[in-house]
Amino acid sequence: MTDRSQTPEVQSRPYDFSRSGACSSQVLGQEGNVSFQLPHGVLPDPSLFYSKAAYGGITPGSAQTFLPFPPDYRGSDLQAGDFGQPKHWYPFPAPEYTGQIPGVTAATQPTNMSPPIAETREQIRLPDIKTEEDTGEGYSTDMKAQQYPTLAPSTGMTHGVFYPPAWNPSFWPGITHIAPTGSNNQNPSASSASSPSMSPSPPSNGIQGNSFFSVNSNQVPAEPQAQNPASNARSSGSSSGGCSDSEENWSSLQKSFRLGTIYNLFDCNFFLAFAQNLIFENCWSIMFLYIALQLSFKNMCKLKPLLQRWLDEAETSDNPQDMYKIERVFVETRKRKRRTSLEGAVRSALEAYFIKCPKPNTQEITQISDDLGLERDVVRVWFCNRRQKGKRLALPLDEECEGQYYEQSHSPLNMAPSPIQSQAYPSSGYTGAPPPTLYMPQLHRPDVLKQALHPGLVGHLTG
DNA sequence: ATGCATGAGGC
DNA sequence: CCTCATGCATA
Repeated sequence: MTDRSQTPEVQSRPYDFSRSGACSSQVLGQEGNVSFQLPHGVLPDPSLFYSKAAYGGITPGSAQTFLPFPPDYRGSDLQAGDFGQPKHWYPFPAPEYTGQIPGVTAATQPTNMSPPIAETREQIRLPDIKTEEDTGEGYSTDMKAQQYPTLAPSTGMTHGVFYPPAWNPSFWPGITHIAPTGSNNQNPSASSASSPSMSPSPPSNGIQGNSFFSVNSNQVPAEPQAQNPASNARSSGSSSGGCSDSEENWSSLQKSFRLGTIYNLFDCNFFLAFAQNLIFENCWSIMFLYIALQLSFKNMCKLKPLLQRWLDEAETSDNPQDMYKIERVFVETRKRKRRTSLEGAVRSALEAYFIKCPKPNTQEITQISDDLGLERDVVRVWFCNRRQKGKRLALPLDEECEGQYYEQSHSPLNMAPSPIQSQAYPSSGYTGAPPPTLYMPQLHRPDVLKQALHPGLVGHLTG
């Protein structure tokens, strides 16, 4: 699941925006370096989201390259509470919290703001970021100071209006009424001349409930402007075709609210699936996106039922204070990845692999994971734990046997026992059945490994 | 109790 | 990427 080498800890170091991959959101400007901080365990005043005075801006940050779902992902397959069984895990990177302004330069505006699409497994897994700590405390503990990128006024927020490769309403059934238009309006040239249908009306101060954005569930961006430079120009208020009210509002929105945060979010492809249409929905949606900034994809998955409930409640409420309901979401959030329960057959297969190769390399782990249909990290962790278990079991015997190590394998492909290297486990401490889960692996012998591995793996390894 | 997940520290 | 210690969900 997680690759520690790529998972800076939230608690120990700031999020390194610079490590993010190619990022379309580097058009973000530099202004507005006002940090946006959250006290531990305290949700921000909702007004901060909507009051320019209170919300001085968002610091720039680079975007990240993410693919939330595998190419064959089907939202309907992912049900609440169904995150445990072996399935590939596509982490969504939660922002780690930075105490400094990311060194992101204002780049030229790309003409195509399409989100980067991870095409390989490795790409998908690259942004493996945790928002978790293992203290047993709630998420609120993790809500440290966080800075947000700034969206330069010259860059239209429409940059963020991406059209997702796939919309899976079933993943968020409660927001299915916000049907994406991108799926049925993929042709920028076919876009209407009208401005985005949303007509934001930034409040002069503080909360105005859901009135910040015009609440109209059926209103969605009319075109994939992110891929249409012309519409970008228009939406930035520099259109030569005049400036309609909505355009003015649009421009005002851009200038008044540094939605670089959201913009940045859009580089997290996970949200492409729904955020583009949610974003102008209402303040709840904004809050929702804010939450997303705090969470990893996997946590989002875990949180889905809770967030869904929160959204449902929020939709029916006119009280901005209900935003604090999100607090409960954090409180109720479990922090750990749901434990993977390996089936007996899979476990046996892993054992067989382990017997022959207790320390598979990266390539072998990948192959094993493919063969068994497990996450690579699940396999990796399994081997780590298995080795740990072996040593743990060997330790008491070790004391008795004074280093008499003998190889002992219970693999059907086993070869005759033989004295082995120092990494072996003692066998003289026990002699009979049942066979202990204590193996004396022959380490790193290609010929032995090949015997145990799946033919495909053998070919892979020998090829 | 077992075993998967996580984090620290190291190479 | 590893080991090691430990957390913690689950059978």
